[in-house]
Amino acid sequence: MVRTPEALARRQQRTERRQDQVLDAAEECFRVEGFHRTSMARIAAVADMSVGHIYQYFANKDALIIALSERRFAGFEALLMAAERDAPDATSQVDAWIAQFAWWIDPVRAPLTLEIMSEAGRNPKVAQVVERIDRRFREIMRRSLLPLAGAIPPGEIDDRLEAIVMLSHGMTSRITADPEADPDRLIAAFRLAVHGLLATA
Amino acid sequence: MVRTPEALARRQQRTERRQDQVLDAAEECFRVEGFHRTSMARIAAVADMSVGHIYQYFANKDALIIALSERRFAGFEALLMAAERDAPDATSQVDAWIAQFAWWIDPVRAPLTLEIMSEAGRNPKVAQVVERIDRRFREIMRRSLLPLAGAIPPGEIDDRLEAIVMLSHGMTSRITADPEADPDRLIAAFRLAVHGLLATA
DNA sequence: ATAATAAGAATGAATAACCATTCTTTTTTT
DNA sequence: AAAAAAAGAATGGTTATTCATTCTTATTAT
Repeated sequence: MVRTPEALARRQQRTERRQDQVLDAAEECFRVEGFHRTSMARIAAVADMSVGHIYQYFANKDALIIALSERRFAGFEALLMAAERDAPDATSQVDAWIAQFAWWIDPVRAPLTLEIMSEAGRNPKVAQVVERIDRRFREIMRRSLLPLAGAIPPGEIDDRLEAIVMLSHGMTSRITADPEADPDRLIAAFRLAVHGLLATA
Repeated sequence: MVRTPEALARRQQRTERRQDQVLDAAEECFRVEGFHRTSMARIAAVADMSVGHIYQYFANKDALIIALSERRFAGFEALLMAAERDAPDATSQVDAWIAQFAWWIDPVRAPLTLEIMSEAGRNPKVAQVVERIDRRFREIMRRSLLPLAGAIPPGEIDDRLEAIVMLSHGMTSRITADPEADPDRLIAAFRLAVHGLLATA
């Protein structure tokens, strides 16, 4: 049917809109119920479309999980790169970088992140997505964080970066499992630890 | 029926054996499949007993999840307290304490721990179990770790302990989600960060 | 000591709801 | 009118939980 380029573009746009509509609904459901207690029927209801129609845009439930994992980490990466780009001066750059993690540990977002991590333990495809963002995370840290740090013994660099990665994952866990946890206090503890890890030994 | 104390004791023992049998099977299943993809039928098969019989010892699947969460954290707590008790001298005590975390991040154990954390985000009963061990963890740190630390500004103590908690959760996440992660390297990073957090500012 | 009795332990089939996915039909767009 | 989009009923399983039943063990009566 499609002949004109405009029609094709319009069609593509609609497809993307529909995909986002499904992903938004799935995100909401997964956040509340987790991957494996959420039914396709529930997602369809929240997305306000029919069950079968979801399969027009995603091959199966697993594909939905993968796509959502990718979208989550893409958001995180974009944030870190934005922080890298427009920090006003070198001294406040580390704190600007740290402040970005408010997005990361948003109590509305964190449960799904943790669910992704847990799922990665048994779903190799999800593990691959996690592995990729992990690599990117380290790259960004090396490029934009290490130059701001004190003199670190070369043999310790990997361990210090690993500790920062651990801290960022730990925040997700804490904010999800402990409803009392205050995001600002977690960021404060994170800041303290990161500054320690970036200082000369 | 039961009158004699011996018979009663024997019965109790059998009950406990059976409960452990179920919990062991459930732990194995949950580890591989997660809470909500594991069926009671599967647990029964692994435990080598009938489906219906499980319900003699646990009210439902949820009770199984709770019991397992408790058992996991009880193991962790026992370990920390053992380390506290029989460390040879003060200087090596911190490292002895850190070394205990090898149990905690055992790749066979970590996935279930992470699953528990994730489940805590939506199951209030599990959240309560997590909250309790979290409190105990901090108590133990205050009692056995802080006396070994350098002079820490009083206002920073909470943040530093929080950072250690975050690190320990982060290790679980890392070891679960990243199949390449080396437990020894994670412990090394953990040690480096903890020593930094316990040193005088 | 042995048989009869009672009670707990264990089974596995029955139930009823729910699940992911596919297929057919209807509606909307071009 | 043709094609794509959307709907929702149909399919074939799987699920947690219950229940009627049988097997084992312990106590009592003989």
